[in-house]
Amino acid sequence: MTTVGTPRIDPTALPGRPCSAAAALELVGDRWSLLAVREVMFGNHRFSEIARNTGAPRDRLAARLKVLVEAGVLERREYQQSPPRSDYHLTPAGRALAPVLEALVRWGDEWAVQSPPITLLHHDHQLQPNWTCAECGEPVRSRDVHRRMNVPGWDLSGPVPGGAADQDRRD
Amino acid sequence: MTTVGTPRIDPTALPGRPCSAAAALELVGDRWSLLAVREVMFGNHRFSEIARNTGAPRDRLAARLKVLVEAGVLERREYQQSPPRSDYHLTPAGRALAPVLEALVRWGDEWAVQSPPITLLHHDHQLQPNWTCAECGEPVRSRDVHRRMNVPGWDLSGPVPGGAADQDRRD
DNA sequence: TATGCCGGTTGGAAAATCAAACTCACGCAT
DNA sequence: ATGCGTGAGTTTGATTTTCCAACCGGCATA
Repeated sequence: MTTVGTPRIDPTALPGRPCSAAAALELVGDRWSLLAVREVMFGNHRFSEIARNTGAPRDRLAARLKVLVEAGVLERREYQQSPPRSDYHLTPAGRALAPVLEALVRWGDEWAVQSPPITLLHHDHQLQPNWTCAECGEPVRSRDVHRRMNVPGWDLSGPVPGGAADQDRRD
Repeated sequence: MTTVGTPRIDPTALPGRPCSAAAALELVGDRWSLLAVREVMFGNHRFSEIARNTGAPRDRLAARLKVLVEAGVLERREYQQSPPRSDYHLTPAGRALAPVLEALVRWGDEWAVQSPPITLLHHDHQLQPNWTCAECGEPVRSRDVHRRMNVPGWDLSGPVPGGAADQDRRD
């Protein structure tokens, strides 16, 4: 059995700014994918459970699960052979989505709903996540965060006129 | 001038499990919204800049910006009156999306692209974010995180048979 | 034989998306 | 005054995606 690494996206092939967020959204940024991952994280591994608990149409869900498996986010396991039945489990890449979902939940709790439908518990108390910088130990405040673009032809304000990303337009 | 709070979604009205992540995705979970927010965070406030740097079709972008403004994520400002010209700025709710985008970037960096197109800097070193629990100070490991559903009729495995969320199906 | 469960697939209608062209109000140069 | 460029969208018509409901196939149970 060959272990297939997650296929990689070339972010410069995406429309707009080359950015890992755009690449990530290309894989999990549709209406149902993250909710499907959420269900698997909650321990609901079977197609019907995921369909019921996300509300996704079955055909869409089947299509997205296929993409997520190809993307290396989920693993499909046959749990019986006759009739053939599969369920879905998180890969390391899938487990790594936990912070994304958690950030989303926290934003939703604060800005999208009246009261949190789900409470996150750490050990036996309520989870109050804190971003710190492992390098310097300080809490991360957004005004201390800066960005640098590593792609020739782009800077933070967009494509640089005459730069590499602009080459197909010069003549 | 009345300050309009962000309108709230009733998560039990959404398809599937009532969950803040689903509510959040209802607002910012389409193909272009988070990328538009990213651009505004990067300091690109104008329609044309956002359109160019996200790659979004102009009509879609116009529609999404409208939704984001109504949702209280962005603020639209007239920066001149004649001809009328507006640009877009982050509200507190918009700024609060930073952790979501950051989590997405970090996931994309690790699992979706070969090499990070954008580097996040904290002060003058590379940002290495760490989740800790403000309550107990420990780093957050996913096996220490548990969830509790607060909505009657639901638990982690789905709608509870006979429970409140199931009432429209009993007869 | 009939019924239900499970993991999907199929068909057709409805909705969302797209790229490109267009609008409208201006400022500026010719 | 004529034309040109800018900026923030809107319109258009074709394409693509999504949705819902029904269906399928293999098996277990009654």
